[in-house]
Amino acid sequence: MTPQRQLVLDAVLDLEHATPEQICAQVQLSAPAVNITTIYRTLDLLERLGLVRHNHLGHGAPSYSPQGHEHVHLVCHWCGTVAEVSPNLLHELGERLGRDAGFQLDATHVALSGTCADCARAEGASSPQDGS
Amino acid sequence: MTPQRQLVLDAVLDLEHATPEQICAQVQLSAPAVNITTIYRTLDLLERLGLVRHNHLGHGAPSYSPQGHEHVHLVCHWCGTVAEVSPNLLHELGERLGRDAGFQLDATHVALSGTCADCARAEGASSPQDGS
DNA sequence: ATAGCTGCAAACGGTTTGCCTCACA
DNA sequence: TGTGAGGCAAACCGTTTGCAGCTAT
Repeated sequence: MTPQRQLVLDAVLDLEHATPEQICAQVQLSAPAVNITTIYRTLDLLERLGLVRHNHLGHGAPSYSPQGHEHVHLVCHWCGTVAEVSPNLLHELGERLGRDAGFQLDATHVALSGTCADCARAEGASSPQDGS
Repeated sequence: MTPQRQLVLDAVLDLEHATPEQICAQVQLSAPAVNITTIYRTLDLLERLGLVRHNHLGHGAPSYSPQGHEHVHLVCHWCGTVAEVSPNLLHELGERLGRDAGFQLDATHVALSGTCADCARAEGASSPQDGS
């Protein structure tokens, strides 16, 4: 565990849900010379060690979070806002997919896409902000 | 509706679930000069017209399919295989998210991530093929 | 004349690669 | 003294942008 690695881990624990770029910025506050390459390599390592997890909130860069802080994300593809709900909302679905398709669902890894309450209200008016 | 646009639409209808690159290749079989830029612009147009839809099967490029051929995708983040299940498996979840969070789920837009039956069997042996 | 579609090339964001150097066991 | 961690620059993939030329009104 080198200083850089510790800094990356600290940043992930600290920020919760940060992209590699954001983590890099955070690390560079205390160690400006650290390169983004190192961030990527270290995140990969920490993930294999089971210390962090990443998930996809749609389009852009993935988001890294400490292992154990799991929730299901709901992203609105009109306004881009992200909501978090409990993974056990998907428990039943997981069971069902396991039974029917032999598929072990990882509910927290990818966000569910849809339309948030606000955008549903203003429905049809405009077009999505992000290509989703 | 220009010739290029017709060719792109034909390619989508033809291929079902193709990436922009694949669509480009298909179009170029009959019109080699067509540029990938035109593919992107046209797909965007066709999508706004409601003729095609795109969905995300994980990491890479999105996949375009004809409007109406909807299913929920299950991608295995070990071996990358994609299974398709009926959207009405998620119907109940959709209802629930609508009630609880005011969120209108678009179940077909993003694939669900997890482990397929084969990889679950060989579990823990190796590491994921794709970073998911 | 004018709108707008097309092609090309260049830029972009996010990520990975190769290589060379350094530190440390 | 050799293995591997880090930095840097360059390549990479997928996508978007700016611009100029063409075509069909």
